[in-house]
Amino acid sequence: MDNKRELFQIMTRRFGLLNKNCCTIGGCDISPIQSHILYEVDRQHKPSMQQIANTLGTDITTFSRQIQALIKMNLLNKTPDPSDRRVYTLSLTPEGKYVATTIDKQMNDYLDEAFSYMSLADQEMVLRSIHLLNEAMAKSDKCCRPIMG
Amino acid sequence: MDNKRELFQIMTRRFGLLNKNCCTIGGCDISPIQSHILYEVDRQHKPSMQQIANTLGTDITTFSRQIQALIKMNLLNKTPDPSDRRVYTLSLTPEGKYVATTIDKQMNDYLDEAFSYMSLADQEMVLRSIHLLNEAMAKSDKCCRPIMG
DNA sequence: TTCAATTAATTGTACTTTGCAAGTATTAGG
DNA sequence: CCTAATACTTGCAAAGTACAATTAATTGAA
Repeated sequence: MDNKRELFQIMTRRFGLLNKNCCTIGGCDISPIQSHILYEVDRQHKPSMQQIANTLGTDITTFSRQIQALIKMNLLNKTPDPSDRRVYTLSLTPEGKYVATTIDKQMNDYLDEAFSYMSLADQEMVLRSIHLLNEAMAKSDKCCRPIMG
Repeated sequence: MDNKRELFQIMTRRFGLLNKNCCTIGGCDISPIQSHILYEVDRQHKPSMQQIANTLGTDITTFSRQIQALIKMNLLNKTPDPSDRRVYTLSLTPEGKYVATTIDKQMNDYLDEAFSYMSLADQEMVLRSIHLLNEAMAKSDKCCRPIMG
């Protein structure tokens, strides 16, 4: 129980695999990165491209091309911000919303299944723990930041 | 507290970023995947290539090339298995061991820093929780498996 | 007001990563 | 033996990545 890194390494590997294998909806294959993008666009209110790219820690040039791909797949809208014409705000198309919702549901189903192997009390504890962990990591400035020095 | 996926999405993103930014030792840059490989080779006893590739869920062809890169960087040894000449077993060179140990230390330092924002009781709880979670995911057959249907 | 500095986003280019298909070599099983 | 299965490698093409440079718009200080 002493080596934190071991615990986290294995946990994050499992979720990486989960992300990898959870993203074929209808005809289209969604890569993990694209899934993350859809997720964040759904969560944030009319985000700009920079905003999402920073959140996800991707280079803006790579991000720009990912956005182009998602627009071509008809999952995303890019609209010029009237108050600052350098900025484009992102939003989900109805199809994009559907895909995002479906992925969300799939992920939750998978997680529910995994959680079913724990007692209710443990389930509670685990969720509370991850919540605490996320808060702690948000406070940290050396570790786990969207943008690192 | 209801949406599991949200909690996990954010947590895993942070650790993804941590992995991304934690791997420059001495002269050489280690990619997250390579760091995972070194970690697993260190952990398992004289593993074969297939073994590690399966553990990490990477295609064996991609994996083969990653191994070549790590050998070129002098971090890994690939020795033929005398009992089955199709098989190669992997082991760390002294340099590889050093790199693996250093990454481990860095990761633990980062995690310790994040944990320092929690009470000792919470730290305990979080570690216990992740442990439970890993066990639950290992039991699951739909979710989070090294190899998925 | 004006113009240099900053910011948001895109494009050119080059490099890396990835995985399928195909191939080699070895072992296992009928 | 000889077919099937396994471990690993290489060819190739597609996708992802990021640095450098560019465009366009905004900010701010002289």
